[in-house]
Formats: sequence, C-alpha cells, structure tokens
Amino acid sequence: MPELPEVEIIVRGLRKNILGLKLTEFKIVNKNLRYEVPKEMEVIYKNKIIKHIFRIGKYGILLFNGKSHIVFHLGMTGKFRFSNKKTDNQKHDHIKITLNNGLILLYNDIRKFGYFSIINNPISLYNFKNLGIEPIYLKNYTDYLWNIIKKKNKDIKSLLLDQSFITGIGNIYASEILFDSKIFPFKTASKINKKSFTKLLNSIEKILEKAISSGGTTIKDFQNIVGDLGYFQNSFKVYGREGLTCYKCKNLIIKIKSKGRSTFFCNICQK
DNA sequence: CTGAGATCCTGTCTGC
DNA sequence: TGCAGACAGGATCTCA
Repeated sequence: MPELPEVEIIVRGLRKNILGLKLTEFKIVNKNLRYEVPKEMEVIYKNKIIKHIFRIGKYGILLFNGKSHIVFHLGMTGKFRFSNKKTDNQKHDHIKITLNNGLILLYNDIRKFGYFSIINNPISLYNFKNLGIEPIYLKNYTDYLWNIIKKKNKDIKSLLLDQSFITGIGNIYASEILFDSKIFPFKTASKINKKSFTKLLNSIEKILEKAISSGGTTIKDFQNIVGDLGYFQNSFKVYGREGLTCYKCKNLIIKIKSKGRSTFFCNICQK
C-alpha cells in the first residue's frame, strides 16, 4: 500500500486529529508484526502527550513529551482507523491507542509487514536505516545524486527503489516516474545522461506531489485516516496498464517482472 | 557491487 | 464449485 505519498496522507490525517492529545492507554492487541512490538510500549506511552507527528521516507514518527518516541512503518497492508467504540475489534488489529478525548486509534495490518518501534532520536533513522535523500530536498542534492548515479551499474528502476539513494519511492511510483521522465526502467543508471537525470529529478518531484494532492493511490485498500480513498490511480500512465495503449504513442504498455517486482513501461516512449 | 530468488504473511483473483 | 498457483503499495537476507 504505502509509498511516500500514502504515508504523507496518513501522517497529515494523524496530525489533524490527534496532535496534542494524551494517550490514556496504549494496548498491544497482537505483538506479531515484522518485528515484535515491545511490550514496554504499553507502559512508556501511557499518559504521554503527542507533541509532533511527521514523516521520514516511508516511516511515520510520533514525538512525545519525554525521551521515548514512536516510529512506525506500514509495510504493505498497514492502516489506521478511528473508532469511538471500545468494543471495536477487527481481524488483524494489532495496536489500540485510546486518546483522552475518547477517540480510539487502531492499527490494522493484514500481512504483518509493518511495525511499531521505540525510537529515542528520530534523526538516527537516517543512520540505522541508511536512508537517502528526501524527495522534497532533491534540488539541494543534485551534485551528490549525480555523483552516485553515474557510478551505479544497476538498472535505474532498482536504484529508485533503493531507499538509501532517495527515500520514499516504491514500486508504483517508480514506474510512473520513469515513464514521465522517458527513461527505460532497465537502463543502467550510469548510462543516463545529465539531461535525463535532470528530467528524472523533476519527474520524481512532480509525480509525488501530484499523488499527495490526489490523496494517494488506492488500488486495493488504501484509505486515509478517516476512510477516504485516494484517486491518483486514475492518473496512472503505465502501472497496471499492460496490454493497453500508451497515451502518448498508442503502442502497447509492457509489463516485466524483475527482482520479484512488476515493472510497467512503454518501450517506444522510454529510452 | 550486482542480480536473482526466497522469506516474512494473508487475502484475492485467475485459470483449469 | 473447487483448488492450485500467481500476485500484491516493502524490506531484508542468502547465494552466485
């Protein structure tokens, strides 16, 4: 589900609804996520106040008064929902947070690839997860990124999915970004010229911004915190369009599976 | 340093 | 209708 735009939408929703509230209970319903949810979280966050909520890459951060904060990752199927009923239990609910205004925030994750962890210094995420550049700051790191890209012998699509290069891009937006910048997904990164590279950075910014302003992408089940669906999928040019005609050249969109991930492209428009 | 493939897990869709 | 297999917005590990 969640690439940078979806996580951003979730984080904005949380900020709007629970910033400044106090947790009256932090309950672990099912600790089995990608990493086991630390039991002490139930004690640590009880009666703590949410001071800041923000996003780093595909991670969400909740800052509290005190020294312990929370980092969460939504994996493929992680989602939040609000409830005002204490008895609201659904299959695959993992975390139940009760706020001092009576609202209950539930974290549900079917495939359990997401997680909740304690973090003391959020900036340390950049180090221990080895995160790369935030898409919003790309323009400030043009030289840095160019120096990396011209040394990489892997294909550009793999590089875009590498969170230690640029953080936040996932499988859907990688295909869309490469179509927008007219770059063939399996082109070796080091062979991309400066002009295409500049176009690539522009496309990353453009596509991600448009996705955010569209409320994210809903293919199966992404929804924001109050249940609204995203609609960026209506703007897809290549993702999920294999066998359909390219909007630009009328050639058929191709799907290739590589490294376990599907890649969509137009082999006329993308060189 | 690369790519390929497996793995974690569950639900849904496709084809026979 | 049933069932096996493929596939899914991610990240990480092993092996070649």
